[in-house]
Amino acid sequence: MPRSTSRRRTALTHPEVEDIDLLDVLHALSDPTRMTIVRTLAAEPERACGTFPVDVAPSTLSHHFKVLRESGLIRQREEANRRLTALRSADLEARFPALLATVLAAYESAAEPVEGPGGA
Amino acid sequence: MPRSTSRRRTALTHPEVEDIDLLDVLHALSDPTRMTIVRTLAAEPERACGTFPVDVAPSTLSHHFKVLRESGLIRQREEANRRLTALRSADLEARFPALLATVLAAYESAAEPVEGPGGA
DNA sequence: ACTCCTCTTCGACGTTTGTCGAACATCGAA
DNA sequence: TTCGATGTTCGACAAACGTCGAAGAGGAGT
Repeated sequence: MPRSTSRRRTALTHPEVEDIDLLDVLHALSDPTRMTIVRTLAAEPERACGTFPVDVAPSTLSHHFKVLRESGLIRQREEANRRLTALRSADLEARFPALLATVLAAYESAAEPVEGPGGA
Repeated sequence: MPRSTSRRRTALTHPEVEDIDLLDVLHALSDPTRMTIVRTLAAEPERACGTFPVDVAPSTLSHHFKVLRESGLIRQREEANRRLTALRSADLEARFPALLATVLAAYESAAEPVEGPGGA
């Protein structure tokens, strides 16, 4: 039964730059958890799945990574038993010039500086 | 239950510029029909609801306008028995500089030049 | 008054989405 | 080999979404 799967299970499919769809990207970015992932990635070159400052179950996180990967926003590679994730900045830039930077800047500028819980 | 609604039924609520949420905007833009509406609006200053080049039922269209309006992307005003819709370009620009233009440019550059119905 | 025309609201329906827990696969280390 | 750590896949589920048709509200024109 064992198929000679060298990789893990499925083979980490990423869309070609030319196949990245704008609406898919916008949709991927419209979720808070995924936006956090992307923002985090924008600040660091690469990061393991479990190290993101999000508060969801591992399975949920895995789901979000899949959405981001299939939208073309991130690239993931396997290293040991870890999955390293990186933003496809260059690809995004090639496909949709300035888009990512503009969206990220918009998010940062619009975010309230910091409002503690219970903020009256 | 006679409500003294002067306007039509509900009073066309639009979020304040400061209340426009980036994720809401991105989500609103991630639907093909709504993107078409926004693109159309980007080319014309104002337009009646029924005159958009989209192919959905009136009720569906109405729903999309509501989503766009509540996200802050469009503004609607009543004129006679028509509802005129306009892009909130200036407001968007103030809230999220360059965002709208970048997204629109991304769409146009990525879209196939023009494919008539029945493509080929 | 009566009739169009324009657009909205109200269910309804099927699909997609975000979420979780349980089970499993893989690698590295003991 | 046996663990432990890391992530994924598989249901399941409720909520949200996109879509429609029917019904209704308001103005304009006859």
